[in-house]
Amino acid sequence: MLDSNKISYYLQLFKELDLEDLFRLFSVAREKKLSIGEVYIPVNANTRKLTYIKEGLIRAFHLKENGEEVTVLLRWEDQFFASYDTILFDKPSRFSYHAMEDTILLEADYDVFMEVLNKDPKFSKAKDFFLLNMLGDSMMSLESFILLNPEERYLKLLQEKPNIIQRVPNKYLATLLGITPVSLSRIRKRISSGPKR
Amino acid sequence: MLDSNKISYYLQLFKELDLEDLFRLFSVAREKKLSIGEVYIPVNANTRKLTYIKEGLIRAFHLKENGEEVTVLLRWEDQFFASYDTILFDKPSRFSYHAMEDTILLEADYDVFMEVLNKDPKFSKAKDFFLLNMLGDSMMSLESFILLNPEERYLKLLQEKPNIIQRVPNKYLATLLGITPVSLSRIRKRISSGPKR
DNA sequence: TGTACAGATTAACAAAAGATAATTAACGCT
DNA sequence: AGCGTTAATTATCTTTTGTTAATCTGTACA
Repeated sequence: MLDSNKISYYLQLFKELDLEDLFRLFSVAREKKLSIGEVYIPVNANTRKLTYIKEGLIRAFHLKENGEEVTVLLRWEDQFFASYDTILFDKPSRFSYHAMEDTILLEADYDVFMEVLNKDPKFSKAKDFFLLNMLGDSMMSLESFILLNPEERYLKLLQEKPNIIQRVPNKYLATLLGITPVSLSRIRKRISSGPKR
Repeated sequence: MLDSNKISYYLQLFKELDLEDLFRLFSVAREKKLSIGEVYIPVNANTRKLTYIKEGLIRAFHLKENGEEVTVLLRWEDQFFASYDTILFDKPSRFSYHAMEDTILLEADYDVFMEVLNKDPKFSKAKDFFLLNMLGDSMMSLESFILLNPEERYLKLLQEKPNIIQRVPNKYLATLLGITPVSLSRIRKRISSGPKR
């Protein structure tokens, strides 16, 4: 399910867990492959899955009344995601999640997975780690909206994930940054012509 | 420490916990009172506390090089908070947390509290609940930056916490919304003059 | 009552972003 | 090579926001 260097990475990260523990966790997960463009979670679904991306890229978007799509989330390899409307608020998803590339996922039923994690205190630290990690991600993104302007947010995104620009069309990045594609195009021009002037 | 209706609220929320369990949790917490204006966590502190607000209002802000303050977080009664730089990233706080009103807190050492929670699986659900709640809050805020413009964000804030406007100066609300106080003032004028036109 | 101070509003102008449409670029397909 | 489709850029114009500074308002306090 996971290759050996990932496994040893996680074993090192969670010293209280051994190979058997990891195996127990992965036993409730199954692999799923998506082709580029394929919808993983459609709007209004109640998908209680926790999903790990082995390879590829998932985009979640909101469809506005006027037909425009607004990207609300991008996740790539080695990241977790879930339909947060469903998991956090117990509501049908307002968003559609789909693959931007051919993607390999490892998915588990959220409630089953949590049950396994909650049964033995030895998993507590690992669970906290992931939840706090997700919380940290989310807080950092929030912070960049408060502290940075669109141009700075774009530069920060490039810095965090340089190849994102090759993998995701700019128009999707733009709405994720809270601006329009036209505006992002102008920002890119500003940056390339006179960075610092 | 907590009044009886709060206690029965939490007992009802977490059916697997009894009064004694709650008492065990609260035994690691202590009450602290802050006067209006008092600093709770100064910049660069490494404060590993998890804090519950019984009464009052806490604001966290970032101080820019030019001396301007940018509000990054507001928490009020019945909400939890922590220095997220310290707890999530194990770094000194870039922000200062202070009381906007006379405030009564219930604070616990984060690591001790987690240890208690992690010792017995019966606390798992409660812990998940709080972490997922914080994650949900954070995701919702993030979403409003992506999906809404400043005016809509302001209206949403008013809707979520109507009395916030009486309790926090507009200039602090403005920076929390990612705009300047001048711009918020114009938005307020637009709203009051012609709501829908 | 007056004064000092902080916050809010207003004004004036520059910069950036939104909206819409036209143009250009890139890319797959036959 | 040529066609069609989609994304990206550019152009034009409107709206909003940022910036700086002035003015107004309320409030605490001497």
